[in-house]
Amino acid sequence: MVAPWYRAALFRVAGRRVLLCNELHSKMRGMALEHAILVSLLEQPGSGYELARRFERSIGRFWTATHQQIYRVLKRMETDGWVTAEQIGQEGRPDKRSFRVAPAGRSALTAWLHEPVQPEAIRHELAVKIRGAAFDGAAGRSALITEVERYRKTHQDILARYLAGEARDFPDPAALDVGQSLQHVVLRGGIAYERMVLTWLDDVLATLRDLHH
Amino acid sequence: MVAPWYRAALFRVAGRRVLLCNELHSKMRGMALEHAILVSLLEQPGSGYELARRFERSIGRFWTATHQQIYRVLKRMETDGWVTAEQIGQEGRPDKRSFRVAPAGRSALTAWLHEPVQPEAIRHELAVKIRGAAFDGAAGRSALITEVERYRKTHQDILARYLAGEARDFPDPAALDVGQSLQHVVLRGGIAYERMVLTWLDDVLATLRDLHH
DNA sequence: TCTGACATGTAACCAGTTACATGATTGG
DNA sequence: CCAATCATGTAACTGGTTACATGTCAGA
Repeated sequence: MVAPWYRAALFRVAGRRVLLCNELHSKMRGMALEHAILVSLLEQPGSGYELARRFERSIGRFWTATHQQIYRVLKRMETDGWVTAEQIGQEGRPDKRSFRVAPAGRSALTAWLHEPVQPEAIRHELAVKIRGAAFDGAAGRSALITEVERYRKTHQDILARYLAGEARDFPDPAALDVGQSLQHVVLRGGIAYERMVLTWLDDVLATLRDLHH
Repeated sequence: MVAPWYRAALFRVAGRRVLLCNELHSKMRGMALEHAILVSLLEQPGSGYELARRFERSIGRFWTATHQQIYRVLKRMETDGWVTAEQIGQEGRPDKRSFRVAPAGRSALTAWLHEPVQPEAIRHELAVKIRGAAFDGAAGRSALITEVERYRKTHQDILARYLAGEARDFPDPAALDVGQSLQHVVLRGGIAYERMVLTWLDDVLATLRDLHH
């Protein structure tokens, strides 16, 4: 079995099957952290630390990153000329290096934006655990109910945070500029996702309780 | 910035901050492919090739894996005694090695099932591209509309496949055993996800067209 | 005096991806 | 004869995680 796009590059040359992936697909690599950082820095220049906090909040819901990785990628982007740093001395706080996007970074982002969107790779551990619960006995499934309830609370908190953020940042949806409109529609995606998860978790809980008689 | 659980392990010892992660968290590593394979093999023993096809269909929606990785992990699981292989000679087809879960694998799975569910790491490239479209001009956003429409079709196809699979595999939801009930609720999660995505993509398209005047 | 927020890293490791490889059989 | 399906790999790479490290200042 091969991934769909991979299979598409299967050829036969003089009776032998060959793959010509580097020529055909070298430009089709999905995103790495770089592009998310570029978008974030275009919205607002900032330090590695500030980026890390943004990844905890807004962007991080669609692309996670730890501070360690952000600093490493930022360094590479700097040597590649995608971003430039400016040392900012602060009083009462450590100095910081504020990054902004350089022309080379902007064109790298534009190139990436025009590539086709890669299908999302979903990794949902809970779904695997639910199927695994079939092999864990009634006691295991009862423990899973407790765990799903806990897990549901975390998603309820996330939804509450999103809704509070929406009320705060987009109080008047009619009066938004382009960037804000796009940020708002992405946030609405997060809200829709969390609502869907909560509804599904209720379905999961009902199913597990039903199995329990 | 550190991940939440990481921060929780920050201590101060004799004025110095230290992390005691290996003691506290060594058992809290999330899932790797192993556990998804164990669940799949418990549901039905099979070869690496068969597993790869299952990952393309049902399980793969929640945990992707290529055949290369499956073979590698399967080998490790075999040397660890988590699975055992049986050589099966077939006529008209290559031989295959059919794997089934060994007691050690089953207890490894049980241990994992009782660990708390890790929060999902969502990676949604499209969301980043939508925010990036603010820096790509009107022409770029117009191209994005076309791309989102294409992308929407792929999700429509996935939903159609899910619904067909549901009608085929769960025609009578009242007469299911435990394993089937759990498989069904996971499939319903996939269906809910796809419906949510389609609704959101309509919202995205309306927003992009609105920006276009 | 201790905690928490601010601020920036290094190094080892590992999970997963990409590229490449081979060989048999069935069916159009 | 070609394509598709069945069947199983190796090797290089890279993105991301985990563990560990250091220092300042504000405020309880």
